[in-house]
Amino acid sequence: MSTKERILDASLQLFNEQGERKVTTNHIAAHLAISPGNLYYHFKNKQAIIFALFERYESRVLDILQVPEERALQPLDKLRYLQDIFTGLWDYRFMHRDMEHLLLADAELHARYRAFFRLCLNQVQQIFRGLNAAGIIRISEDDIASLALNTWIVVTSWFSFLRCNLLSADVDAISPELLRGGIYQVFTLERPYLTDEYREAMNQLQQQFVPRPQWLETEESAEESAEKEQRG
Amino acid sequence: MSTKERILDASLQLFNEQGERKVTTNHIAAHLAISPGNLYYHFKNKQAIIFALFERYESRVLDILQVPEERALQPLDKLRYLQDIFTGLWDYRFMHRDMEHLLLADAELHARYRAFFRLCLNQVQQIFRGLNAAGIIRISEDDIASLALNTWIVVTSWFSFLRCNLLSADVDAISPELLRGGIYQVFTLERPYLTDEYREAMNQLQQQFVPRPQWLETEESAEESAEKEQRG
DNA sequence: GTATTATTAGAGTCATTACTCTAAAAGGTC
DNA sequence: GACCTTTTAGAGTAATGACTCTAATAATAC
Repeated sequence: MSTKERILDASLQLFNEQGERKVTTNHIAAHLAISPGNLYYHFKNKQAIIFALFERYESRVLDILQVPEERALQPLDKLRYLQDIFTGLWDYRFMHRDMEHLLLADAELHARYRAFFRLCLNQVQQIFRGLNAAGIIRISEDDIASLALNTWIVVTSWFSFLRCNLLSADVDAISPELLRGGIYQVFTLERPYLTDEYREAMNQLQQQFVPRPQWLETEESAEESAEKEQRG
Repeated sequence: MSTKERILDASLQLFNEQGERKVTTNHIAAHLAISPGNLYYHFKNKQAIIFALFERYESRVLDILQVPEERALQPLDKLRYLQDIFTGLWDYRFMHRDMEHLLLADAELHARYRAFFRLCLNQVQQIFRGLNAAGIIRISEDDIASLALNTWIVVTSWFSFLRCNLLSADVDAISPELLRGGIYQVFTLERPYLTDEYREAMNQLQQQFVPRPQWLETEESAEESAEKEQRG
């Protein structure tokens, strides 16, 4: 693997684990046992590393959000979209964490992100139109716009929400397991629009993602439920 | 006004305008034409300033979220809740911007915030129960929990969303005017649960907040619509 | 082998920023 | 006015972190 790629991989890992703000270029170099000079030979600055990671993230997300043209959407498509998107979000979870600061520091990235957002919103709306056409939900065009935006906000804010509200202040407390609650929340957003025909089926899908709401636990209740799990 | 209060006010103003990350304690002192030493005489460190501002924010929000016990909720209560909360969010908009970092840097604040969040979530659920009891919405207990959480996420993420997706990278582009879109989005979250009896009335309320979706404009369309407004 | 280019090391720089320290001024009390 | 406490000034410190510079080494071409 080329040094350039190794730098990107290491940066992604460290950014995800500790947040972009806390990871210095010197840390990245030390982690790879290369010199700072070497790192700056491959990337002109820290922003360039972030930009390259964004490009990876962007293409991954846009791939996921494709709508099949040759066939109607099915309930399981919905599930796949959610799982893939949240997994992508997990793999690049540093991104939406410091997004505001990243964009403020890099006008080019900001423009790119805005375009990316508009594309995503369009695709999400297309998915809802697809679900509507397939008779899975029944929703007006106006509501589609609002619902797509609410979906975007909940999805992109999910990990921020967790990091702020989980019991432990430990960053490592965030795990892929916690994706489930996010998926559950997005299911809820659309639930009111389900048609009678599909309501049962979709609700059953959603049931797989009922979270143990760790953000509601107090210090004491957390200990209790941990004990219960040990006993059970 | 005491120096302590002046420091808090100036900090709030600068944090809101530029973000906590960019405002140094030296900036705050310079803004007030006092010495750094003076600032540190009143607050032991930067975190202490932030903590004090959080206490202001917290009591303001908890005041707003009270549910009247002596009477049933009315459609206009809903409106008031949203307007007051979003105004509070505006006045302390730096808070949810760098929340993750603030909490990571201050374990005491983190614990306090978690408790605050749980209180808020409870109050929001109480409000939904009130609207349910008043026959304005029809919703199950399970859905109340999910809806309250989605509402929390959309509300607290609204300004982050705007800052990331507005056309201009200029921070000052954010204005109280942009609250409207957030209020509209939250109305949408509950719309599916409205009873036949109140649907019309609530939809009319929501109509006051239809935003011009500036986050969808491209560079060109922004110019066009600006021209239109000038002509009109 | 030699010339050229691509890659790497690592010491060092420069700006930033949270915070400290000492001493002076202001305010209050008797 | 003397004494004490509170408040303020402002120079200074120590750590940090993004980035630079020079020279050495590896790779490639001919």
